[in-house]
Amino acid sequence: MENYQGDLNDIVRASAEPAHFSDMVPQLSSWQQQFPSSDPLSFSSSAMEDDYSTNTFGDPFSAIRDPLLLLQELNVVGTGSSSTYFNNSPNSTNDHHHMGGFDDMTSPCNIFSRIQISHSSNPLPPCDPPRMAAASTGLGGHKAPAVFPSDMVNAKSCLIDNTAAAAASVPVQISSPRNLGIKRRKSQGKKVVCIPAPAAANSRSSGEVVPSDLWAWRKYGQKPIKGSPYPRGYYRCSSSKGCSARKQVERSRTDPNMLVITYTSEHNHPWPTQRNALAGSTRSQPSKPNANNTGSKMGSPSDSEPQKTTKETIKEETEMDDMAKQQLDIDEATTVETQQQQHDQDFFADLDEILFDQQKENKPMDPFTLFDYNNASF
DNA sequence: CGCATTTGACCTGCGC
DNA sequence: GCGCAGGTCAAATGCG
Repeated sequence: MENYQGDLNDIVRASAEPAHFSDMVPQLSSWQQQFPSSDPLSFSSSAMEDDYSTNTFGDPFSAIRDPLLLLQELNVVGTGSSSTYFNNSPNSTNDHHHMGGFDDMTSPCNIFSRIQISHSSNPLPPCDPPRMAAASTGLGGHKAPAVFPSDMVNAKSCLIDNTAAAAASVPVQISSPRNLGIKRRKSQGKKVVCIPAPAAANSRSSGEVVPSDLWAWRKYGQKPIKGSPYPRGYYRCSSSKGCSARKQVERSRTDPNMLVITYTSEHNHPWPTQRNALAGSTRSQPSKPNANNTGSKMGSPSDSEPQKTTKETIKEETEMDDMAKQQLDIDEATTVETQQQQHDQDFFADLDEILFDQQKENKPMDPFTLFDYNNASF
């Protein structure tokens, strides 16, 4: 619990100051003009000059701020119940129209709207509703909701920016650093991205969920994290040998449906340009779901059921006649899960493909289109 | 055979 | 300086 407090302290530092989002609105409304370059790397550096120009780690999401956050900051989205955030009704009192096409973004199923990005020296997950609520209050000159609907805060991203907080001198820090109870490495530039965990897409045998992005990542470690039931996976970029880019992937402690990805160091090479490089940043999971899911040891979630050979599987099946019915039940459940996996897998594959095609055709990136999860065709 | 993953050991930063 | 916990390394293992 002390770690939780520490996280709270880390996360609840601030939100963007007024000067930031007043700048952001025109940037968003003219998004297309902001990305005239065909160089994907410039995508991350050109758009959000205020906070995101210096340390984008080459992440395709790095320059994206959730429009919903801006809406919150502008106090144009509902402040009462969560329903107002997801209400696309024309009768809604919330003035969305001037944000041009953001109505789609209000859908809770829109993956883009749920991506949370934070620039922080504290690589901690900004996914905790109470933290968000606390962070969103007391912003100078902006009437913040007294209480954030937790599901909204969860589903709609909030960006926590320590730099912005420092610049704005917004006194939202709620506890002393000495109370953190959390150890930190030497301060280094890190960027935290919070995304909804694809059901089990790209998951491996461990059940670990690894959303694909355009980079090729190679896992080099996994550690149990104190205070969290979920381990943290450590990945380094395998697209290029000398690349020092790393990322950490873990589930949010407070919302297991959210994945917290912490990017460290920058890629020293452009996006992978070959289709091969884009295909599968991680080893694909076995196509045949294995229902034998026992024997997980916490901490080293080699929750991984060891992948069995066909021979072993057959042997087990013959020995486990009495478990046939149970197996059937498991298979049934697995089928449902597999369908969801396939859906999510298709989505990320689709996303990769779109990004790849746009890059190839030198077309400007349109993240609003890219991440319209609702309208994505699979 | 090459590459990715797993996992225990080791290293290192940080608080006390 | 010590201990804890996060981060990294590297050998073992598995898969295509």
